[in-house]
Formats: sequence, C-alpha cells, structure tokens
Amino acid sequence: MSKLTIKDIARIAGVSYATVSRVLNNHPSVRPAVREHVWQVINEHRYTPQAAARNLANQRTRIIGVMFPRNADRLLTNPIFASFGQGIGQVCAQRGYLAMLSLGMRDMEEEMLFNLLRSRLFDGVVLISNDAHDPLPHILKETQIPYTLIGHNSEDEELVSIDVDNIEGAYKAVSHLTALGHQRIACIKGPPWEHCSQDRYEGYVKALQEVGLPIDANLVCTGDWTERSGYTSMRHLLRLEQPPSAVFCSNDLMAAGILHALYERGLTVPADVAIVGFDDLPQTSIIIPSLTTIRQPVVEMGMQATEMLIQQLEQHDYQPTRIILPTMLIVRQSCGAFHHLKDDVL
Amino acid sequence: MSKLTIKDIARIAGVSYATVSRVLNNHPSVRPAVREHVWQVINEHRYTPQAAARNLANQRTRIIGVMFPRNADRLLTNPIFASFGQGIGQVCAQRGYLAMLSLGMRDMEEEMLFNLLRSRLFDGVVLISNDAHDPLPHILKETQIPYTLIGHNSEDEELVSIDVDNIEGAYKAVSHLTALGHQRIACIKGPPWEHCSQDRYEGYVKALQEVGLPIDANLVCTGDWTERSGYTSMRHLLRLEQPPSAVFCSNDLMAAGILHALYERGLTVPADVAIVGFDDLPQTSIIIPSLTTIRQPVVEMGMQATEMLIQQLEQHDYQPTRIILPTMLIVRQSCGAFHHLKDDVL
DNA sequence: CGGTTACATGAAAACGGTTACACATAATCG
DNA sequence: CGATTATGTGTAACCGTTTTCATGTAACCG
Repeated sequence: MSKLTIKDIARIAGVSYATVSRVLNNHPSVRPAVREHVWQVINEHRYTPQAAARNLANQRTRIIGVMFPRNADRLLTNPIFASFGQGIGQVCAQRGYLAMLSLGMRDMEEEMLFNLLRSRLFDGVVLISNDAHDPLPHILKETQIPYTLIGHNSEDEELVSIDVDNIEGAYKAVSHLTALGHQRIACIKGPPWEHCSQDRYEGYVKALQEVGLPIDANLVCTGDWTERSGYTSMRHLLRLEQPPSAVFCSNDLMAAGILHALYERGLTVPADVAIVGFDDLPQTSIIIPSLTTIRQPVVEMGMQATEMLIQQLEQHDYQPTRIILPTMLIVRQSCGAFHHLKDDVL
Repeated sequence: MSKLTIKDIARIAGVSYATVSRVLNNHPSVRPAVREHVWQVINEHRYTPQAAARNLANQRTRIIGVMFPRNADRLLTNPIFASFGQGIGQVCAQRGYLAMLSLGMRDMEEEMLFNLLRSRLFDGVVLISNDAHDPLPHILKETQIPYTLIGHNSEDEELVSIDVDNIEGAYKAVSHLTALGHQRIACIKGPPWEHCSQDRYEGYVKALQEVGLPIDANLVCTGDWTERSGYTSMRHLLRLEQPPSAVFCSNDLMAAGILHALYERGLTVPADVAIVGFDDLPQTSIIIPSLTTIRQPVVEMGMQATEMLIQQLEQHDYQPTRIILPTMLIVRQSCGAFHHLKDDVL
C-alpha cells in the first residue's frame, strides 16, 4: 500500500512520471485538466512522495536543526526554551520547513555530532547558547553548515545572531529598585561561563554605582538558572546578619525559588523583601504576588533567528547581521512599586 | 569542500566506490590493509556520506519520531516529558538511531501530519499520550507507520504500549494518608479526558472506600497538571468551611503549586496539611519539605517504549505487547509520616 | 496558409549512495 | 599439481525523485 511510487501514480493517471512530479511541485506548465486529474489520483491512492528521494534530488531537506544549551536536564525544564521553540517552529511551519530537535544530540560524542551535521540531514541550524565554552559554534562553523545563534558568543562577529541587551535590561531592573528606595539589593547571578550572566551582573553593578551604592560581595550569589538554586541562594541570603531588602534575580525560574524560600520563613513579598526577575515567563505572571520582571521578546527572538536562517539558505547574498532587541520592564506586585505608590504618593 | 562524494573518496584511495561503501558499513569482506587505508582517506578529507542518498538506498532513515501530547505550552514545561525524552534518546543513541522531535508538529493540520508521516522520514514513532480524544493513534495506524505508545489508549489492544498502574499507584498514595489517620483527604485530579486522571481518581476512591471514608465532592478539584492549577485548586480548598487535612495531588507539578498556596496563607506542611504527589520528578525531591510521592519509572518507560519500537522495526515477527510497570511509594516529609513516627511511635 | 513562437509533455540523465552478481586471485584439497 | 572452493574487488543495476532537453502540438502572425 504505502509502497506506491511516483511511477505507479503516473501509470494509473496515464501520464509520464515527470508530469506527476510537476503537479506535486506546482510547476506552472501543466494543463489544468491534467493537473486536476493527477491530483485526484494522488489523493485517491494516498500517495506521498518519499522524503529521502526528494532530498537527494533537491540536495536539501527543508529540515532545520534546533540545538539547545548543553545540559540535558535543564533543556526541557526551563520554560523559556519552550518559548524559543515556539517561535522557531512557527516560522518554520509558515515557510515550509520542519524544525527538528534531536533528543540527546548534545550528549553525543563530538565525532558523531560532526557526522550528523555533515550528513546534510539539516539544511541549517538554530543554536541557542550563551555558554562561552560551548564547542558547538566551532563545530558548526567547521562543518560549514549555515546557522544562526540566539544568545551571545563573543569572538565571532561575522555570525548571524540575535540577542537582547542584557546589560540594559538588568540596569533597568535594578534602577527600578533603587528608585523605590532600596539600599541593600542582592543579586543572584547565573553561571559565570554564560555571557548573559556576566552582562546582567554588569547591569546590576552599573545601576548601583550610578546612585552611589556600594557593591557588597555578600549580597551576590551564583545560581544555575534552576528554581532550586534560587531557593538555596535565598536561604543563604536570609542567614546574613543584614539580609537584603530587595533581590534582583537573573531569571524568573530562580525568582520562583526565592519566593519559596521566603514563604517558608514566613516572610512576605514585597513587604519584607522586594523581588525583580528576568525573562517574563508566561507561567510566572500568574503566581502571587505577581512577579515584576524584565521581558525578553523570547518568541520573537526564535522567530527572527529562524527567519534569518531561512533567508540565508535561500539567498546567496545574505549579509550576516547581529541584532540586539530591547527589553522591557514589566512592573507587577513583587517589587512593591504599587504598594509604594499607594502609601507615599496617592 | 563538503561536496565530496563517495566516488571522490574512491578515486583518491584508488579503489572502487563499492569498496568505500563496504568500509563505511563495516562489511566484513574487505582486506584489513585496504580498510585502514580507506578510513584514512575518509578521515583526512572529512568525508561523511549524505543522509538522503543512504536513506534512499536503504529504504530507511534510522530516525525515530517523538510525539508529545497536544498542547504546546505544556509540552516542554512539565519536566516529566524531559525524563521520557531522556529514556528515548538514550536507547536511540545506543542502537544507532536518532530521536527527533518536531517542534510544532502537533499544531500541524491533519493533512500535513499525514504527509509527514507517509513521507517515510521516520522509521517509527514513539507517542506519549493519554488523551482519549487524541486523533494521533488513529492517524498513525492509518499511515501504517510502526509506533509504540507511552500511556494508555483504551480501544486498541493490538498496540505496543507501556504504562504504569495508575489505579494502584493512587491507591497506595491515599492509603498511606488514611493509615496516618487522615479523615478529610482532598484530591486534585488531572483533566477528565486523560485516562490517567481517571485512573488515579479511581485509586483515590478505592482507598477511601476501603476504610469506610465518604467521598466528599467538595474535596475533589480538577487541574490541568500545571503548577498554577495546583495553586488555584488549593486556594479553593482553603476557602472551604472545613478544609482538608491532607491532599492527594495527581502530579508533582500541581503539588508544587499547592505548597505555594499554603505558604502564602502561612500554613505549614505537613503540620497543617499533608501532601502526597505523583510522578516523583527529580526537581521536586529537593523542595522543602520534600515531597512524598508515587514514583513512576519514567526514564525506563521511555527506554522500553523505544526498545520495543526498534525491535518491531528490525524483526518482522515481533509480537505486540502491553506492558504495565509498577509504581512505588516514596515517603518523604510532606506527608508527615516521619513526624508521626517520631511523636507516636518512637 | 506556411512559418514562427509558446506551451505541454515525455525520455533520460542526474542526485549519492547500497548491493547482487560476476570475476579475478589466492587458499585448500585429493 | 589441477580442480575446487574462499575471498576480495569491480561493474552495473537500483532506490524514487527532480529537471534538462528534445519533441510534438496548439496558438499566433503577416
């Protein structure tokens, strides 16, 4: 049944298989009557051309590989990746491509990875990575496979990449807290080897310095983006002699962990501790008190990265670009701004 | 550079391209000296055979499609899917297959999905689904593509599928609570159209009935597996005149939401409310108080489903099987069993 | 109405591998 | 030592598409 080939369809429809192929590919030069008849035969017999044969003849697969950051456990756990994926999948669908994520691809030996990429299974790759030590950009470049990068990756400026302005985002977040009068503002950083951790911390420092506040090393913790690490970091901060009155947390997931730690101690947000996160995950906008945070246009980043990749695939003269998107401060309840306003201003 | 073909390699190595092919596929009948020489040329020139051509000649791709439940937003958000994926990816890697997840595949129109599956891009599919109304099993069967199912799906008993005994799991969880003396035990169900929601509720009912406790409809809420829905359900329960002293929650993610709601009210676990979850997510084992829960062997389920699929692909006489794996009660802090023991027994 | 152009179609050559088969050559044996 | 069997290698057919090119036919034109 499923073994029907284009020749069978041609024979049944009484045309040559070249004609069937033309019908399948919407080639203009085929008479409407013939076209319709062929389609009918195709549908009636549930024929679908075999991908492998097409790929071979076309020398492309219309499949785009999607690669997330290394650690498999974090991969599917942080909802932000779901949002990237959503943007990527959306554009792919719309442009007639397939976005494919290979499970366990990042756990493959390098040798295997090279072979996979060189096998031309993917026309191109969207890579999501901030890790400065990630060997993947290097591998991708060496295999000469077209790719775009979401996130920053230093050295290579010829690359098509997209990112947000992390420094400015963090600066806005922390400035918001200083403007509300906070003096002891903690910071929970991401892993030191990721560029955006670095940048967000830089924004934190900049905002404090601008208003003449000191950088207190005791108030700076390092997490790994997980809820758990936010939780443990906050517990650590609460054990200080002088705990912070506010926390800037480098991502929303860790902020959720912070809330957990605070509630456990019977402290309330924002009355006891004010919190600002980063990411604006759809999920966290629901938690009470709702989280003040820095919105990254995550879905759009995925979309643009994919769009650029496809253009790169389809036009020969495509110019590599580096796009930096703006972030946005979303004020909700966890920072105490509303409360503040009510008491002091209104 | 990347345009090297097997013929180029053959020419350079001074052999026929049939020989190169044999070397690539570890065919025994090639002299060791020749084999080594060919490998050297291959490596030196970084040659990798083109997937499309291989797939066409072999009539298979060694790619296994992975399909998660419908709703895209839940897809990557619930860590349990990461665990399934881990098991699937692991076995695939080990058996020389590639596990591929197509982003947005579940949002495709049915027509497209049919075409994708019939295009023979995937040798087979591992489907994760509990949804009784999911059209996918039907589609998969119609396309005659081999597949295995993780989760239950009523009607079709000829299918290769794997699941846990949800009724028994829930029964163990709730019996544990009744044994600890709880009389008002709430239940937070999953979406009604999923088989496992139904089954876990059935286990809940069975456990209560066994000790002669009534089923109080007020104590039964319906969530959608998300943390948020656990949170809102618990808020609802706390507004009752007589709130429950314990909650059986149909999955861990919702249980996390419950904790959130309780802390917000200043209540403590397990002193004020005891909780038992379901899944045993690696993530939740860290939260304090640590969660008593029912462990599903999730990674193993993914592995077995994949193993069975591959056997089905490689052996013609493979017999469809339905495997039900046992669950396990993991006692931690949230149910109060330890506390109970300390006070009353020790 | 004959000659040119436009259009629709079929035959055949790619695309880059795998593998059945034929055929040397080397090993084995009576 | 010649016949027989193993063993290694090359030739060519095949996998199922797309696409170039040639060709036959219809439309157009003066």
